[in-house]
Amino acid sequence: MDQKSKNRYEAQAAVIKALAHPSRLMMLEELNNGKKNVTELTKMVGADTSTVSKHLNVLKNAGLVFVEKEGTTVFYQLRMPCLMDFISCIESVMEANAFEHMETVISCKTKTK
Amino acid sequence: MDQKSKNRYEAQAAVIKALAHPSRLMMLEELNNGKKNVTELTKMVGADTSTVSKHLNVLKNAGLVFVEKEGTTVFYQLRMPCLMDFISCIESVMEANAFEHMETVISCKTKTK
DNA sequence: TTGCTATTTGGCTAAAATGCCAAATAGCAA
DNA sequence: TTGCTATTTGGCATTTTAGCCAAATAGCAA
Repeated sequence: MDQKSKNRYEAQAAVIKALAHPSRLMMLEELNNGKKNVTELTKMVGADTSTVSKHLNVLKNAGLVFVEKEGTTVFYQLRMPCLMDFISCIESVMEANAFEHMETVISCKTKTK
Repeated sequence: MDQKSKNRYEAQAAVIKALAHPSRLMMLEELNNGKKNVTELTKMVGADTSTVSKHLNVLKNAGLVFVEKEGTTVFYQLRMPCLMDFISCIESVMEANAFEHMETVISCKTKTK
């Protein structure tokens, strides 16, 4: 594995890591419906404002959102056109998992009959 | 935000978290070319066998791979048909970031002329 | 059994991520 | 200025991750 490839995987992982948090996913999906300010996102997430602010900073650093200031309020906007495809992919994995789990349960029931 | 939605975001985040590591991404992309055993993956990643084994366990628990034992060797196989679409999405974000960074540099140069 | 290879598990340390509170900063209006 | 709202930053405690080594487990062959 050459260094160039390693760097690429690290860069990919860095972006994915920014996506790997329930609150951040929640906010991104919300931003898919249009820009929102920190106060609105804070209410939605239900955490401390400072916590939400830091989450948004993580998203910004990963390049997943961009920022627009209007006076004292800060609006965040989605900058990831493929978000819903991304989520769909994850959901498909989850569905497959659920299906397999179901299969396992059925198979156990059958065997113990 | 209702509990049901929160649970969904947590479940999504759990899967994404499993994807958010350079070595795990590396292994998944490798598995896209066919099944591999732990020794092969270990050589590729260049870490301790135990480390790789634990990474593979993370992937298995997330439902991203499945396992097939043959005697004493264990083969892992990809169980995520959308992997390459997923990666493409991340790459598109990275490209946008690179482009924006380039723009910024150019704009700085222009301003300081 | 003994030895060898393949893989996992336990344990431990170091690093990173989370989330809260308090405080700082910024814009705006009375 | 003072007060109020919006947001970020600093600091700290807790939890989670990561990665190594050593040891355990498993299959197989001499």
